[in-house]
Amino acid sequence: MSDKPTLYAAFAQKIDAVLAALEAEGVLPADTPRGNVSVEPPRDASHGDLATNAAMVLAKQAKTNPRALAEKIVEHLQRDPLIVSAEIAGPGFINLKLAPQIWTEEVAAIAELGDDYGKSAMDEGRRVNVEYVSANPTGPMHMGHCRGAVVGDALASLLEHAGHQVTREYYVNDAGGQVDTLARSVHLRYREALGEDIGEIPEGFYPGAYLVPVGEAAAKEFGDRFRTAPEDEWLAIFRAFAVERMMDVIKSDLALLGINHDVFSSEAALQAAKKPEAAEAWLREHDFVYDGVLEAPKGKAPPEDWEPVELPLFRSTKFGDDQDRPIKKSDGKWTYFGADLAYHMQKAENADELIDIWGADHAGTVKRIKAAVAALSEGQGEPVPFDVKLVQMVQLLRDGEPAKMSKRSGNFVTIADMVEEVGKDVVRFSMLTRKPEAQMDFDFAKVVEASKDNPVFYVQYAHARICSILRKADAEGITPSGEQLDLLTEDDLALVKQAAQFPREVEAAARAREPHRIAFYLYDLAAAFHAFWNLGNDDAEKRIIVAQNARLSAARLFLASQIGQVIRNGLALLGVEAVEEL
RNA sequence: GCGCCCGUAGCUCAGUUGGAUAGAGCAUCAGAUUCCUAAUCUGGGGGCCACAGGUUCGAAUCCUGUCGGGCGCACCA
Repeated sequence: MSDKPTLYAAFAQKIDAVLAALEAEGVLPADTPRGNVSVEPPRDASHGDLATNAAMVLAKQAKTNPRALAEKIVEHLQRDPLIVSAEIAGPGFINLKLAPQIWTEEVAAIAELGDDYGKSAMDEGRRVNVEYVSANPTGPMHMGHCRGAVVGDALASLLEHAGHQVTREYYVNDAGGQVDTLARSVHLRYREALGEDIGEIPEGFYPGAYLVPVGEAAAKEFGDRFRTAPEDEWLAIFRAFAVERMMDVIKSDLALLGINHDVFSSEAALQAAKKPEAAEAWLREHDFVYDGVLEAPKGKAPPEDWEPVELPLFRSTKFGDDQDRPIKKSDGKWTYFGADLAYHMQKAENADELIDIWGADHAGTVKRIKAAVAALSEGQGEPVPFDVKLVQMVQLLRDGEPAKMSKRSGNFVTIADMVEEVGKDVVRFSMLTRKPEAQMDFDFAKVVEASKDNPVFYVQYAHARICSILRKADAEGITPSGEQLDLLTEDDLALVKQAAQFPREVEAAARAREPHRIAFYLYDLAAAFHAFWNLGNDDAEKRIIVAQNARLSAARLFLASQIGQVIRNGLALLGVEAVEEL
């Protein structure tokens, strides 16, 4: 972990200091707000290494025009020996070119920090709980779960890189009616395993073949004790048994994707500990919960069996929801929401911030849970920041035709199938090369076919090439060395500039909670490296290993090895392997 | 009807939170391997950033409206 600000942050501070000096000189009024001032690498590298909009943003307050103010700023900046040139361009941008020394120092910094290069102390020690996947424990993981799983996992890693202390959590919904269905389905398979002919799986049971081994395991565990017993004797036992087995399946599916949660929280355990009761009592006391009658559903025709019933309702309308929401059902059991708000309270006890990753099909419930967390956490001291990241649906296709993914039909593409077919790295990278809030199509056949063209290989190839050149150098007895980095040329340093953006990208991506930015950054870095590599095809002087020039070769090998380090760090963040050969 | 998300090249998508001439990949056309891995590189063609207003030095990005697509609108989970 580096305590040093990133290179870009360091220059932002310099510019801030210049603005402070201008205030002292009276060019700018005292206490001019500088929030809009940005210091960034320009889009077009030909504009220089850094650009700032300071003059344009502050001109009005300085009662002058942008270019005139820019001249004053430039005057100060030119005194800095690390700034080779400061030029005014366009409407008042100030473009800076930095001394080569800045970049060679950055190469050394990568070498020194190694695997920690790119990590930031931005949010040092802040505890954040990221809840993701949380698929119902009624079957194996399928592709519908995949996107949220990968995005959540990469986000967790990203926040770790930004200094957060991250808890990766999975909420096990083991208390609802679906689990009864699961238990009955397993009981059926259990009877089958004991030799009974169960025929077609009837309506209302999960038909998937993945329950066959669970039934067999149950037969082994219980013998024929529950074969003809009435349901109330075995239901609870089979629930627990089935959920445990399903969670084992889910955990091993997740492991195939390289995902390992720290905490699995059980809804049943939460209810057994009376957490929802405690939350309800507090909410009633503060008038967030009252007994009332729900309005009939609007818009579409109300369900035929609709009848008004008095239920305990949470006042989510106070927080912008359309309707107050029941926390208990008429049979006295907790609704999903009722238990979920207690669950979020439990999470908030050990975290400074909560993030949930949900599928877009749950978008309608975001307002109520946010409302509940706001009400509860505010009442109990510090309000805990809470964000729900919605991951849009993946439209599953088979050869262009929409494929159903329901567990009921038992016909779905599982994550295990997918990983076996194309590998973990392709699956993860595919999910991370688009922003999560846009829908995506996922055609199993197409992805399998196109997996060779997946951008993940492009990035891995760059890394493999670097490993290859280092092996070759080793065989020739040339050792990479950072002793004479001043030998590096303009082309070499251009590559460094690209690599030097990694820490900045990590911080920006973490701030925006957008892990996909790292995937795109790595692609760009790989592209820069491939282009750099090919320079050597036209001009032997531009190769990494230059014949008859051991010292330049040593410096370039050192550089290449640090580029490899950055690619490795980025891929590690995304949970993708950095292979040494392709 | 209401809420949330999306609309950028023929296709799949980026776009540094409001910056300079809107970028990649695929596809297409033309080139580069006696030479560190050609799973690579260089160049060409291809755009009303869905549409219309507004905000300001400056808009693909922010606001309003319209159109189009997706998801949701139980005491389910």
